[in-house]
Amino acid sequence: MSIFARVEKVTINDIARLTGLSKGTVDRVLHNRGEVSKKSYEKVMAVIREKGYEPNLYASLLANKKHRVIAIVLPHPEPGSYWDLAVSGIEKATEEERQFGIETTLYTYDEFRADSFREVCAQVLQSQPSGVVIAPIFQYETQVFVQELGTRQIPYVFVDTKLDSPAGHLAFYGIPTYKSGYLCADMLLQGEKVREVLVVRIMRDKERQSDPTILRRAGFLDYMRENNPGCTIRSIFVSPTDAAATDEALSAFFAEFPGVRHLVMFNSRIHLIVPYLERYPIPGMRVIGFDNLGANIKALENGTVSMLIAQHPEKQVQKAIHTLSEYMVFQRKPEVADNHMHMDLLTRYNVEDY
Amino acid sequence: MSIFARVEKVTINDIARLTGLSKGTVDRVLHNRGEVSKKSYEKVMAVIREKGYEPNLYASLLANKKHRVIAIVLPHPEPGSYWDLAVSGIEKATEEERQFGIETTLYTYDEFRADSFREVCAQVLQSQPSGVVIAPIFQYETQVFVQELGTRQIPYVFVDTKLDSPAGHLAFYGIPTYKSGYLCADMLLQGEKVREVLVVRIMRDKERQSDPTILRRAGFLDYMRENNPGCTIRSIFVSPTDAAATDEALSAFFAEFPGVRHLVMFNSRIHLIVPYLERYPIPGMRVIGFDNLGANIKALENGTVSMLIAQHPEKQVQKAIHTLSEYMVFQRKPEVADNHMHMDLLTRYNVEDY
DNA sequence: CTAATTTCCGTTACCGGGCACGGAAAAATT
DNA sequence: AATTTTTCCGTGCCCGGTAACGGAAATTAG
Repeated sequence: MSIFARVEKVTINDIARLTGLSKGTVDRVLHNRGEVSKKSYEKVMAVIREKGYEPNLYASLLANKKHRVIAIVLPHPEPGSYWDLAVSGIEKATEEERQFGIETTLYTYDEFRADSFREVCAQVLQSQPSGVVIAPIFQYETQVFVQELGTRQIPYVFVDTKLDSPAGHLAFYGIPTYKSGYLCADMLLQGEKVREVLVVRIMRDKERQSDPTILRRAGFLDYMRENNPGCTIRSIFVSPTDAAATDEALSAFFAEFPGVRHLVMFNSRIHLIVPYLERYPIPGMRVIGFDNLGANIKALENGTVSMLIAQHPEKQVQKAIHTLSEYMVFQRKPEVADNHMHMDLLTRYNVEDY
Repeated sequence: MSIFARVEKVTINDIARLTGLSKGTVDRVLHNRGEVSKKSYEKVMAVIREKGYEPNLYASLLANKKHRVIAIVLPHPEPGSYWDLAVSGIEKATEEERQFGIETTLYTYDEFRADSFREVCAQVLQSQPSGVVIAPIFQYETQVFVQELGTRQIPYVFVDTKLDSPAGHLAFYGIPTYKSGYLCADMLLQGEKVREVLVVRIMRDKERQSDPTILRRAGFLDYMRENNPGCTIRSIFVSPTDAAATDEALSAFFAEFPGVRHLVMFNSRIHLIVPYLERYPIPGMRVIGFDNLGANIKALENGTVSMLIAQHPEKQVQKAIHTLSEYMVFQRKPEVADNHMHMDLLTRYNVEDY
């Protein structure tokens, strides 16, 4: 049986009494507001050093009545999409942090247009937030943005991806993307030797693949090279919007390579190929995708998708907001800045409980 | 771009002004402290309904200065054991809730002795806690205990297991144990048809198997019956303390059934058989166990154990404490009482990040 | 040696709620 | 009708910190 004990607090009044000064003066010392003689200053500091002083947060916040705003910068959350998941995390965190006088404002940009991102960044700066959460898709533009945040002393946290360059970010929440590809390969093969694998990719990726997708693919390929070298990895490209074209591409592929029984996608869009697979079921097909989108989970429950590797953007954003809040309210920094969060393996038997 | 706006707060003084009463009376209404005429009561309630009132947390906590204690009742956390994991969750939650004037006291009992549990319960009652977290190993004794808590109006939360009988618990945090056995079977077979499986059990279980283990085994067996009916399931019993005897038992088993390549344990002690498997490695052996104990994780990283199904008791306890705190401080009940938490699938490729 | 500044510090009124105390008004008792 | 009891409500102080205000003491200027 062990006890986690309480510590008795020293108040500003105690200090005033002990120094023979008034609490007004003590407050001036504590906040470096000047108008204090050297002698008085030293007297106060001596007591603080000896007794230790921690301000009462409630009293402080009560007297202060500050409203701080956290700006959150994400790609547009299209309904049912990856970034849409993040929104629920924002809502939850907003709810939780409101008690500390913290509000959130969501700014979203087009993840395919850097100018859209720049514009939003300008808006954020103008709004003078007390803290910022950023999902940095555009490396260079983000670099510029956070530099400005740095000079303005505004703390910021990255989610999903982080900047390569050493940055002054308060924290980062994301998953180890490269490793997620590795993991994906391991889950796909299940220890077997496999001769052919199909990687389905998104049309747009041909032009501008997103960093996470590239990294993940690299992890996947490295695993293959190391553990299943004889395997042929075939790719096809499908459209994120044109379902008919997607079906056609899949149909053409399986006409040519009917023996393929292993399929993966490295983005969150595995649900795109589900209609085809449900129309033309292939016995023994193992399908692995990423992220807990509603459509993906449904396919998992149906058995069309075998496994999802989920990174839970909602939790990442929630943690990011919480970290900023803790920092702004309590001046507490996270123990470690760069937090690789857990990758959840979801199967039909453990999705239900998230 | 969407905004989560702030709502202007209605204070107790606003209500007093609007009703023409004093804040003392308003306060009496808010806390149901009586001594208020029906007319005044209705006036206040009407304004509250219309304007909505949320008490200012800081002011409340500042004025209150209450110290409430949450008692936590668990089996002894032997170092490196399952319950030891829970302790880290207690520490974290204690840290988090301290700001609300909440302290925790841990009471532990011998999970194999009901009298030990009873004794601890008596201690808890005597300490007059404001809330209780219980891991109920002994059904009957727990029943008696929570009944007393009920009459004393002390809220309580279950972790790990919950009582069968309909109880007045504030919440429950655990995993769906039956389903965890099902999941375990699915992960063990990986879609293959398997002819033989070894289930390693703990000696003590022979006499008094714990509920979770029984349920989990039932889930496992049901999956086997449904999906892999031809399979022979063999059991051996090992000692939790006598390593030599364990090795001997395993050695005898594999001498008799050298073809077995699938092994599971339904408790958290898969680490017990690791030394044997590392001394006499069996190629292609698939080993699945439960829970993220340090020793289990090490074996997972080494590759001796293929997969762990983790239920993260630390998170369960943390949530339990948080729920109690929210209830005691804000009078907020959880949306759903019975929370089945996620079962994490851990492999060597995703353990690192928990 | 006065008058005008500075420097420094105490006083005081919040912030929003909690709650003890005491007293006015209403109801019950004699 | 006078008194006691009960019901109901307002006042005022406290929690710990913040900060404006104004005034005494120390300095400087004239």
